Amino acid sequence: MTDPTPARVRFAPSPTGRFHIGGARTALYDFLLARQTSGQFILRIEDTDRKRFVPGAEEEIMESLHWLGLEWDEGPDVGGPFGPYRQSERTQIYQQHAELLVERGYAYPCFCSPERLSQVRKQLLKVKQPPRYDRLCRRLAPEEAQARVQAGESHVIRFKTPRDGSTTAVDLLRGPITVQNASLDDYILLKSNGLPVYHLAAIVDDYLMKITHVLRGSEWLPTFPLHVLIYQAMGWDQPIWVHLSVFLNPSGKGKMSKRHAGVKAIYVLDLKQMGYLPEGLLNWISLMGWSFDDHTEFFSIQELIEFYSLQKLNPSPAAVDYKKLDHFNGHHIRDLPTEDLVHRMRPFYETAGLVVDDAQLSQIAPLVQERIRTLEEAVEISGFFFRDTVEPDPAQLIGKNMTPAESAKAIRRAYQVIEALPTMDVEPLETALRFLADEIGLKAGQLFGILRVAVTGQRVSPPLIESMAVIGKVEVLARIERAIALLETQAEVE
RNA sequence: GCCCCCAUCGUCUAGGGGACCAGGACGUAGGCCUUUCAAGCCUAAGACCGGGGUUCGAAUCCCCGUGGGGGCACCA
Repeated sequence: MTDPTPARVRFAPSPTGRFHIGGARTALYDFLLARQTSGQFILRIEDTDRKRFVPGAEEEIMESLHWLGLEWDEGPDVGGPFGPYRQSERTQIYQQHAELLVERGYAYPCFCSPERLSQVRKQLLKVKQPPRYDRLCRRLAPEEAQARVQAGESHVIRFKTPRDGSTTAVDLLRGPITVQNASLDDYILLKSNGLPVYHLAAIVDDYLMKITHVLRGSEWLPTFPLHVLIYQAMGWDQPIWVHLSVFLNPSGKGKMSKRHAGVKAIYVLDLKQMGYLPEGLLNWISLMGWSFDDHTEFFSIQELIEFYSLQKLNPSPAAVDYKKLDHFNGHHIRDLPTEDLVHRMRPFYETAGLVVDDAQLSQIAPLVQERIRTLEEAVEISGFFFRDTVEPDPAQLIGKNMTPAESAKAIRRAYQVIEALPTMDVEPLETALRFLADEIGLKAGQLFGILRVAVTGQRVSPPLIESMAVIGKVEVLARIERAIALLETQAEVE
């Protein structure tokens, strides 16, 4: 819509931990741009750091993305014309490019030990200088350096950052960002183990994979100029750069973290388990840093694809608001066709140890649909349908402004009325019970209140009459009978 | 310490010089509806960080403060 040229965008997570909503938002924005322009959404795994590698992390990323419906066109598992898509399988490519930079005089081998490096940093910090490399090896004659490399001496490859002048990097949301080159370090490009660092790997891959738009977190802003310098050294055209703002804790203080999320989860798979819908989660996430207009808030995936626009991105940090997630999720639950809701609720009942079948669930779904915000809540509010017995709190069985004896008497009459009914059809049942209430001088609410607790075991429940119809006459009568007993026991105590 | 980014209701945001006594949403409060709870509908309270400019006119542009965030690893 905004850009007719097919975009090639990549989501490039590191398998270093669990997959959270920040990553999900970046992936969503990538996906939307690709779909909107009929381009490609690429999944690339940035696993160049062996030390931080977490087994299973890559699988969680993929599982989360699948669940969210953010399917990629190229990736480690599905392949593609620019593979491999796992950086650990592309080591040679990075080494070749690092060598190229050295040959051209844009990079140099550095033989300094990690110990010396931290020594230098400590020293600089002491005199209140930025902790950087002192560029000792940059002064080495190329021939000498080359010889030492040939001799097998351990070394890294560093970028030869210009000493003076400035570099301007252009971010789509922020415009040109200019920094003095003197404030930049001679960053390491290739580690001594031969593996690349992000700065090299990401740039090389983005170029080789013909990425048109780079969407990434704003934590890359400080090294953004370095990335531009590498592009310039390589003689490559830059992609469009978009730095997304970070998510803040609900308090608005500090970057979103597990510790501060409280009872709510920040991991996609946890949210799934809590009963959130992909639709609800995506809708919520999409609006954290992006907007469509001044009043439209509910979007389906299709609508997001249609309406998404990089121009409407907001560069300021956003605090996560779980209340809003509940709101969006509730809306999307209400939006679901009943059969779809049944299908999605089912696993939650099973997890709770309840035996359900789709026919029952189909009757219950409409009763709970407009009063739940998560699928998990469906179990809380309607578990009584599937339990053999309910355990009402005797105190709650007492009708409003009534005594236990009066309450018992009232539902004893209700028992008789229901028993005499040929069916449990909603309309005649409601008519009969309302008539009864009138006859014995009660408000419908009083009678219904007692019956509600008797039948559902809860003070709050789905609509009573409909619920009784689903439960069935035999079971309803059994539950009322038990409630009568409980009430009479109380009456005797008095 | 240095570098970079950001700044509208509690929160997410609309706003890109006059259409703004600043709009929407979540949340909050009250009401309607109602067999409970929701949902739905209505109403209310609630913000342009401060100071200088520029301009006939600034939430919108510039500068300085302040505040918040991010970064300164052979991590990404």
